[in-house]
Amino acid sequence: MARTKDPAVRTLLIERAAHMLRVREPITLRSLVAGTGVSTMAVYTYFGGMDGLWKALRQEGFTRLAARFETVPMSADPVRDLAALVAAYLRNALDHPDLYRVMFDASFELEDLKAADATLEYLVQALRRARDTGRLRAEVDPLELAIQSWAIGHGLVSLVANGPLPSHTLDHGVSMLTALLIGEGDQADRCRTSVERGWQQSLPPGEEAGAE
Amino acid sequence: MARTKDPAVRTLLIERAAHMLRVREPITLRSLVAGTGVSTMAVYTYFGGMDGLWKALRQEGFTRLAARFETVPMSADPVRDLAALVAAYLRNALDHPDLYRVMFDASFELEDLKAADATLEYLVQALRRARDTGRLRAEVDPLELAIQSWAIGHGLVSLVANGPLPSHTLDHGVSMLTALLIGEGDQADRCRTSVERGWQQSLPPGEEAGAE
DNA sequence: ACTATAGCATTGCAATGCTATGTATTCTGG
DNA sequence: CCAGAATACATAGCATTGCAATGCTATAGT
Repeated sequence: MARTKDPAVRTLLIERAAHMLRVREPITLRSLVAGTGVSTMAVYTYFGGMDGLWKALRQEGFTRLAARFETVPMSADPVRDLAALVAAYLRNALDHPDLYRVMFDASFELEDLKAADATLEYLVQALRRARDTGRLRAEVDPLELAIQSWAIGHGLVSLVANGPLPSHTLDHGVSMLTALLIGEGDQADRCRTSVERGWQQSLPPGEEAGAE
Repeated sequence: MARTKDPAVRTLLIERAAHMLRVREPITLRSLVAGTGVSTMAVYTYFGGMDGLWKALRQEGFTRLAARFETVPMSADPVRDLAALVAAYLRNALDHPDLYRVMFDASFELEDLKAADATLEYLVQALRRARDTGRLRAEVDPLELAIQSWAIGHGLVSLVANGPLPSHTLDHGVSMLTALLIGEGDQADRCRTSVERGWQQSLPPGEEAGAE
C-alpha cells in the first residue's frame, strides 16, 4: 500500500559511487547525487545513510572479484588453477585499488562476510582438487590452505596497491605460493612449473581493461 | 627573533591522538585539542593541518613497532629470531589495531617510507644472519625474503585485526614461515623447531600490556 | 630596550552527514 | 474503481567538520 523502491536507483548510485572511487573523486552525500536527478534522501531510503552505501560498495567489490574469478579458466592442474586465481586476485586489486581498499576498510558485517566467503570458496575448491588428486597430503585442510593463500595475496597486494612497496614485489607471489604448496606435500619441480603457468596466465593485462 | 615552538606541545598532541585512537574516540581537530589548553591553531603550527597529524601518527606507529622489535632478544638461531620478530609484529598490530590501520592507511610519503624501512631492517638482519650462517642458500637476498616475511605477517594480521578472520588464523604464520624458509634452503626439521620456538617466545601476552 | 617574527586565540566560512517537515505517489482493501 | 494509507521523495535546516583570516602576544636577536 505504498510506493515501491526503484532498484534502478540503487544500482545507479552504487555504480556512480564506484566510478567516483575509480576516478578518485571524493564521495560525499551531495556529490554522489549531483547530476543524477535523485535527491540526497535517496541515499537514506536505499542505504540508510552513507555507512550503508559504503557497505554496499564493499559488497560490490566482492561481487566484481567473484566475476573476475569466474573468468579464470579451470584446468586439469589444480595447483596451476590456484596460482591463476591468486594472480587474478592481485590483478583485480591493482585494477581497482580504491575499491579494494574499501573492501577491507573498517569493520566487516554479516553480509560482507558471506561475500568474502563466496570468493574464498574459489580457492578452497582448487585446493580441494589438489588434495583429492594427490598433489597435496591427504590430511591438509583446503580451507586453512585457502586462507593462507589469501593472506599471501592480500599481504602482497595491500603493501603494493595502497602501501610502500613497488609493484614488482608481486612477483614474490610465485615463490611464496610454491613454497607453501611444497610444504603441504606437492612435488618441488612440478609445483613450481604449475604455479608459474597459472601465474603467467592471469597476469597479462588487457582483459576488460576499460570496464570500471 | 620570534617565539620558539614548544616540542612538548607536539608530543602531547601526538600522544593524545594515539590515546584517542586507542579508546576509539573519533579524532577531530576540535576534540583533539579539547582539554589540552592549546587551541586548534596548534595543530596547524606543528603539523600543518590534520593530514600532517595523521602522518605524524603513522610515524609514531612505526616508532612503537621499532621499540617493540628492540625488546625481542636475539639469539644464536637467526631463524628463531625471525619468527620472534614476525610474532612481535603481529602482537603489536593486535595491541594497537587502530594505530596499525593508520600506519597503512592512504598514501605513504617519504618520511613514512624511511620509518617502514627502519623496521623492515630488523627482519633483513635476521635473514642475513640466517644466510651467512648457512641456514639459507648463499644466493638468497635477505631483503627480498624480509619483504616476503613482512607480506605474510601483514596479510595475516590485517585480515584478522580489521578484517573478517578470527584471531586463531594468526597461528598459520608458523607453517607459512616454515614453508617459506625451507623453500630457501633451511633444513625441514630444524626450521620447524626454530620457527616454533621464536613464535612461542614473542606470543605470550602480558609484556607492557598497559603501555601508552 | 626595541622591533620583527612566529606562536597563538578567536571568529567565521564552506562543506559534510543527517534529520525534520511537508508533499506527492502508488499500492492495497473494499 | 476508488478512497486511504503508507511510503518514496524533495526541501530546508542543524550540528559538526577542517580550514583560513584576522589580530594579539610573547620572545629572540641586535
